[in-house]
This record gives sequence, C-alpha cells and structure tokens, in this order.
Amino acid sequence: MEKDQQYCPIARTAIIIGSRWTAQIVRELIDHGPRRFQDFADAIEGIGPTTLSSRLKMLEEAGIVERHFYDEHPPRAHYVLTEKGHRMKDIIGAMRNWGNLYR
Amino acid sequence: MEKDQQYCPIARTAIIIGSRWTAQIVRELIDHGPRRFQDFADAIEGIGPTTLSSRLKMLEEAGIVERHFYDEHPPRAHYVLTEKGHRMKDIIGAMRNWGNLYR
DNA sequence: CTGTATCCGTTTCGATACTG
DNA sequence: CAGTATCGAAACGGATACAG
Repeated sequence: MEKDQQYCPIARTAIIIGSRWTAQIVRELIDHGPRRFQDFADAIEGIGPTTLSSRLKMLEEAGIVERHFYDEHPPRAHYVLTEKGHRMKDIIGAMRNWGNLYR
Repeated sequence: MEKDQQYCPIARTAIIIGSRWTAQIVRELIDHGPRRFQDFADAIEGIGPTTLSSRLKMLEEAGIVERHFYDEHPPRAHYVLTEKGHRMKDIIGAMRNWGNLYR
C-alpha cells in the first residue's frame, strides 16, 4: 500500500486488515489472548518468520498490538492487543460470519 | 494473492475485502444501490479504469456483484450487489466504525 | 460510455540461513 | 526462542492509449 494517508475510514481499515495474514494474527490474539512469536508461527500455517515479523511490526506501529520483550535466556516475547486492537473484534467477527456462510 | 484456496474463513474474507479499493466499491453499492462503471470512477478518487475493471471482475467472480451489460449506443452497464454481497454490510459497517474511532 | 491492451515500476512474499 | 539478512520471484498497481 502507498505511504500517504487514506482519509476514507474504510480504506484505512482495509489497508491494515487486508494485508495478508494480519486478520489471522489479530484473530489469534482475540481468541487466545497474549501470544508469543512461536505461537503465531505454529498456529498460522504457511507463514514464515520474515513475514510474521513484518506483520507484527506493522500491527505494532498501527497501535493494534503491544510487544513485550524480555531479554532472558532463552529470550521471551509476547504480544498483546491494545484497546484499539481489541476493538477490531467486531470486524473479525463479521468477517468470520460471512466467510463461513459461503464455504 | 495466491491461487490455491484458503480454508480459513477469515483469510478468505480478507483476500476479497483487503484488495485495494474493493471495500470502497462494495460500500458504494451498499450506500447508493446499483452503480455504473463511471459512477465508481467518479466516486472513488484515484482509481484508474484498469484497476477498477479488474476489481469489478474479481467481485463478480466471487459472486458479490452482478454485472448487467446492455450493448447499446452508448453502451450501458450496471453493477448490483448479490445477496452474498449484501451480507457484507456488517463487515463494511464494522470497518467504518473502527476506522472512524481512530482518525 | 465501457471497458481492454500495453507496459513496467513498486511492493510483497517467502525460503533459507544465520545471529544473539 | 526470537527474530534478522539476503535476495530473487511473483503479484500488484496504475498511467496512458486505444477499441467497439
């Protein structure tokens, strides 16, 4: 997507939710609560570490997830939804409903 | 997006609604009813004929819109939502709500 | 008016290997 | 474990011109 702002609220939302994998990442967080990097990698079939990393960063920059990193050994990280992220629940729910209607 | 099917309902929905402009095209139809090619071109700033054409075709193949073409002079076409398309209303609505919360 | 043909830069994707 | 580095392949996007 392009860099310059989108002033249509629907377009803005589509940029985030429409990027491949992001909807599934958010769904994981909504359904299961805080997740770690490896949790996503295991749950979302087909995604690689590069793409996962880039999506998480995008969601973090959009203020949808928060990253907590603990530099231990082994290192730990977990990702949690912000309030803004949590409010995407309705969108994810509607997408799931519709997607299930037309298999 | 890739060709092989997506079995996750959310992923399937994201492929459609996340492609650039599609959400706005569907919104036009939900808000204003049947539209013609030029209506979209006028209402959705920045979209070109190539992209508009390809999006409409995608939506048609997905069973979301129906295309009616009248080979007159000048030719006429109009696009209407199918029942399946109409049921995206909740998704669009949720996207609009969320997008408006975080300007 | 309603599109299609061309053509090409930009973005995205992702496998693999590797670091701390 | 939690990522980053690399780097080529593929998909996407879009301006312009043109056709029926």
